[in-house]
Amino acid sequence: MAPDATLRGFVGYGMKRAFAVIQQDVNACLAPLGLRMLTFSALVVVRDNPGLRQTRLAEILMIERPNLVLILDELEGADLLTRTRARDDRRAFELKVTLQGRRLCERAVAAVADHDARMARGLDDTQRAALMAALRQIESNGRSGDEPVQVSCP
Amino acid sequence: MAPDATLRGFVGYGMKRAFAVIQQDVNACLAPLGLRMLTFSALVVVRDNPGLRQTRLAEILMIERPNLVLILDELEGADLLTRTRARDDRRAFELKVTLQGRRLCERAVAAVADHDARMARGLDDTQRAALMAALRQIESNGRSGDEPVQVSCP
DNA sequence: CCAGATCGTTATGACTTGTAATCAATACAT
DNA sequence: ATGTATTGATTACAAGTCATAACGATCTGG
Repeated sequence: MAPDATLRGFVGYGMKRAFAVIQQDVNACLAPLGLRMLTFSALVVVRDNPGLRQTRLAEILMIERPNLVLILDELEGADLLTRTRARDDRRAFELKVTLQGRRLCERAVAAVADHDARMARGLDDTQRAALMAALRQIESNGRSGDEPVQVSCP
Repeated sequence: MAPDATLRGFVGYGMKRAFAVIQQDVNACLAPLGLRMLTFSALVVVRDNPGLRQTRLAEILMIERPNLVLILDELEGADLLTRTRARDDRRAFELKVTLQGRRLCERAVAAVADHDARMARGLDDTQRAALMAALRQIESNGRSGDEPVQVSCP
């Protein structure tokens, strides 16, 4: 009997352990490029959505605005993206990746794709698709019950 | 097109988001019992393995020994478990849950089972089993490549 | 024009995590 | 047996992630 057999019965426990593995690997994979998981995510989203503003990017990545500031400082400091004042709203910044950022982003996406394939080794396409669908289902289950959880936890 | 379409192509991204949802919910669910995810995990494992020692518990939970100390301090302070010196090795502590701890553990396991079912809502038994199998596969993929990652991240 | 809301930022604190160093006790090799 | 190295638990510390409150600048609506 595994010492953590009870916990193994929960999806959340398996998720924590699997995610810990992924997080460690992806960061090890991105470090040589000077990126972290969060800066990578931000870089990719900005690349795919030029002109995006910070508040919207924070929403997309599900992080708080103050936390995004440091991430963007890091990316801007490495000349990977730019903050330019928006014409129509001089409070806001429009985010765009630089040429350098675009080149690094391509390499990073390739590296992460490699990492992701390694993490999913042993799963065929169907299983992988089922996994991703299940993850989205869980995410949406959480979002739906955003209000006071209030469920029976006697 | 979703603004994070590129990231959505990665298992790791879906995992991060799903796990964030789970973590928030499980902690909200355990808070009324005075537990957190980590103290809950430790409590359950000790209950299922009376006499366990700290180093071994840290291994099982995949956390560092120093981090376990605070978790156990919390549980011991709440009179949920005891640290008693081992007969055969007076450096080590043997961990056991108290009667109070056993009672709380039962309620906590029920609460977490409830939470887990809520998170997995929309997945049938087959899908849930497939999810857990996939998570274990990923975990073991990570463990196998523990040594220098050294894979092609050009 | 003014009150209120919004955008980015700063400051701050809680929490999780990892590493290095320490102390006591054990194990081992000679 | 004796000194050295190892191990168990702890402490101290640093880094990273995350949330909240508060601020100045700017926009919006009446």
